[in-house]
Amino acid sequence: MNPLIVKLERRDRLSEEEKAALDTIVSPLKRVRSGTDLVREGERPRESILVIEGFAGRYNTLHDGGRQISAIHVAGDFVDLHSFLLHVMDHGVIALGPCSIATVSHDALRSVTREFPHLTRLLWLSTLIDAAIHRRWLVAMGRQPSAAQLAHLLCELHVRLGVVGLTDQDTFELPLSQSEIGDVLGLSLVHVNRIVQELKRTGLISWVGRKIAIRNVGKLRELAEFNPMYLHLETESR
Amino acid sequence: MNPLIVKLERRDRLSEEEKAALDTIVSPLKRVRSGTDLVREGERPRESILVIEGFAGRYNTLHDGGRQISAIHVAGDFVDLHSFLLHVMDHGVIALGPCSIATVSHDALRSVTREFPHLTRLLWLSTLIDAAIHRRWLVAMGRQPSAAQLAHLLCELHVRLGVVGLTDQDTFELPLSQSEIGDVLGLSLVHVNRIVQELKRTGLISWVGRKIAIRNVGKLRELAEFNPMYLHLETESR
DNA sequence: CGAGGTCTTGAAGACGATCAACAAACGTGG
DNA sequence: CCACGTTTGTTGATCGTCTTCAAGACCTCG
Repeated sequence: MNPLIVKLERRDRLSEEEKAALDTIVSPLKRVRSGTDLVREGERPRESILVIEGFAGRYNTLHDGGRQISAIHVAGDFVDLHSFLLHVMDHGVIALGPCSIATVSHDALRSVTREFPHLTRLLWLSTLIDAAIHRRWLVAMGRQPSAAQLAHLLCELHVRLGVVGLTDQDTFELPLSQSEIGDVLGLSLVHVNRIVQELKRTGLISWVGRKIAIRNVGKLRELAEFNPMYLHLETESR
Repeated sequence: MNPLIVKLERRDRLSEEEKAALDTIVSPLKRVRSGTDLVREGERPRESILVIEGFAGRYNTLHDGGRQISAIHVAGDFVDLHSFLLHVMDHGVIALGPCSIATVSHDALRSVTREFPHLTRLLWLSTLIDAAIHRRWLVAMGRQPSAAQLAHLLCELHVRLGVVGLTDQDTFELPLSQSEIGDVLGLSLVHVNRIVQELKRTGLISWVGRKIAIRNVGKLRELAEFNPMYLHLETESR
């Protein structure tokens, strides 16, 4: 089951023709190992990459070697749909753990914009949701304490993974190391470690290996000031 | 001269029909005073707002009263084009200084997506550039020292204002108070004040009233690690 | 079984926040 | 045009969060 379709149908009804169109333009699956660079900064891809399984991250590197991850993508997400119109990648994309991916050529996307206005709007929508997530991360980084910021990330992933059926109650898998979490939150790995311990100690979460369980959804969301509104999960005509 | 058209033509050629279409769907100008809420969080606008003159900011408020500004918009920018597809505003928009604005109804935008695929792609593009800016801000907030972060903001505004003809050499007007700059950068106003002084003292900028002059573009960009690539200024077929 | 990655802990220090007070600039109305 | 109140900018002092450095434990996988 194509998780892109699951994700889009959560936001609006798709016609059979639209689903068929999506299925025909998506390439066969490809497996990549953890750490693979899916796209590099400065490249001009001729196709966009869709995550079918696993996690991927967009990142930038600074002169001192520091890295900032600006997005985490899960099953059903395009990691670089924007390269269709932006052309030059202004960041890299890396597989955070082993992934299955598929691709869609930019030529095919251009055809979609000519022949399927409604489907075009839904693809546009998915990039708008990416941007909404960026903004929420900015709020968390700028004005929330680090524990709330981490709590927020977990709340967000919990919901986003739930949409594509990758949660089991309040449990989900997250293959990121604490160092990678640091690169997401803009924190040092030492500090991430201490915050994780704090969230565990206060009974909000448990986190063993790559398995995370949210033990107290209400309290975690309260700490994070999490309101899923920004994920725009309503099913409406768009 | 419609600054939206100036901005889009910087990225791709517009046909006469497309320019005419844009001109017909844009409402007459409206002046608003500084501090006006252009859109409120939670609203469902039936039209999107275009800045013609002045500055506007998107923002979110936290329980403790803290505010984070996640985007600054200048002439030619839509402040909430995304509400066309997202429907519910996940943030507010405020006039940062007096503004002239115009609006475009969502019905008109939907017609554009049916009748003008290329123009649709350019409107989509403009939201993708917003997202690229969000990501660059995330990198700055997460992994750059506050002086570099402020330097980067000034470099970015310098370029973006230049695109719509609002710079005079390396000089431009910025009507934001230091407190508002703090809400952009995620810093306290006291600290912003000290960083501004540092940039002035080291001869990188001058800043008197709302007039900013970049005194040493090279050094300021070096400090900021500014690379305008993420603004996607190339004129190409999209 | 070894090696590299990951997690954990402690100690010291830096960066930026907060608190507090005052100066300067601005706008508004008398 | 001046008086006044409000917003904005400036400075000092103290405090806390998060970083850096360092070292050891644990684990996982080839």
